[in-house]
Amino acid sequence: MENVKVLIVDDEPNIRDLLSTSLRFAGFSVHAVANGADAVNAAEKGAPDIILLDVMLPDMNGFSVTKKLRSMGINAPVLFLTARDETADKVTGLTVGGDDYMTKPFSLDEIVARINAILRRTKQVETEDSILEVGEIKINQDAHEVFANGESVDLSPTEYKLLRFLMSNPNRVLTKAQILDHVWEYDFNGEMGIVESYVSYLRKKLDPLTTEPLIQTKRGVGYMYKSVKNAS
Amino acid sequence: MENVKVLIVDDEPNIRDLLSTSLRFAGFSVHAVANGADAVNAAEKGAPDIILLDVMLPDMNGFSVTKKLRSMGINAPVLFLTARDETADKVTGLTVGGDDYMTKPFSLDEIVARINAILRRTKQVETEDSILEVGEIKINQDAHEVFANGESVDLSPTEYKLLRFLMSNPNRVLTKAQILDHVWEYDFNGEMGIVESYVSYLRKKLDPLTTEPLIQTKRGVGYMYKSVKNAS
DNA sequence: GTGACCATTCAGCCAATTCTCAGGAATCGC
DNA sequence: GCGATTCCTGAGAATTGGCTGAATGGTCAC
Repeated sequence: MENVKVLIVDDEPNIRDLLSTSLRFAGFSVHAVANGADAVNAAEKGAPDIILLDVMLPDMNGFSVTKKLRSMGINAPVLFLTARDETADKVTGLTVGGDDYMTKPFSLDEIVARINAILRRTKQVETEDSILEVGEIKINQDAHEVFANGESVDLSPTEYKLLRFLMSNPNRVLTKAQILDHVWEYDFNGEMGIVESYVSYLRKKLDPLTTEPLIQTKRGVGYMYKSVKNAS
Repeated sequence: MENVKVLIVDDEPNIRDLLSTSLRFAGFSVHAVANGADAVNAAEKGAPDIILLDVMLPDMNGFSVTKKLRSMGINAPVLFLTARDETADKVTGLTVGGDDYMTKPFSLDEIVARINAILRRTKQVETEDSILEVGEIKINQDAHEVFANGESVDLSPTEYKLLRFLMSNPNRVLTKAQILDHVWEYDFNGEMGIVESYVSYLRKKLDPLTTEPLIQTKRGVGYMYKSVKNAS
């Protein structure tokens, strides 16, 4: 997944910065613009592999932008960003082709996962596998299924996202703040105690099925998903 | 079904884009034009395997276009696109040989199914099988018949399309938005609750005939058609 | 026109999930 | 050892998501 180019289109500077830094850190090559006209220009010159497109833009809406892009022969898949309450009647037509959509507010881990899922489906570039296996745990990201030593484990959406984040950073201590920032929606306003709660939920479900505890507590620092092999 | 060439002829840019991206994603090689004259040119040069032809075009109607094509020795089957209210006789005269017609608005899953059916009938290229069998359910797409462990099941048109879409994406979670976009007509403007209703209908008809529930609910994500084998 | 489907919406119900909190357990520095 | 800090976990309240039966209106065949 080397050198995947992402074009971000959003008029809110906060979101733009958040996405830019986060995706750049995730290894993507990022270019960000604030409106539809710039998006069309940037897409023409930059040949992005995927486009993150806010549906509500100051100059034109997301659909006009995609229409324009398609008519120019630019077929990069689009991940639409929409506000939670506009989904009702605006959803139609959004997931055509390899496209997908996410509601704001989203979580950073989730958006990286979605981008990888789309790239995987459209196969335009080399990307990560749908199966994420570290140590005794295996996640099938297409099916949203989790297995511990072959046994199927039932996780709630948040439990699933937390485990995926931990597993994609094995043998590295993650602070509760980092976890909160990546797994929870960016406008989450609660306490970090919730991370403790969810780690506890995960342990209760996973530890009975594994030979040793998987999530280690680094007191005063954070949590770490331990796996013997595969440090990469 | 490698490298099947589809020529799309429609003067509405929306429809053209929708079909282009959708069919391209479905694995077809697509070329789209806006009027009859261009269609004749493109067909001559591109040698398409099938032509999607809007009956009402600005310069000439679909009938003239096909006549012209046939006189030039181009015998690719035609799938006519007509508005719902155009009379049936007008259309029936058009469909000779392997041709067929669909009324607008259509659903994306349906049009892919029709294209495959036509290619299957005309046998000009390698294409998908008429029988779709996943797990305990078997669908005969030519006859629109559904069997659960050999027992015949009676489904309404929408139930049938929903099941076919789920079965053609086994072991992958599909969001309600994706289902809506593929199974329902492209101008559908209702709520996603209708997907829940139809999943409920399907389960009521299918579950009594199978050893285990086939359509799994992934709470907060979507639905998944489960089949034991093929975990990859 | 009438009756049989069929598509669609809706509301009430139930269950899963999220989140907070507080008491108790573990760990650390001294 | 012992107090202070950090973490764990069970309980509970509020919310959300999903299921289903019933109601509505449309279409089609006869």
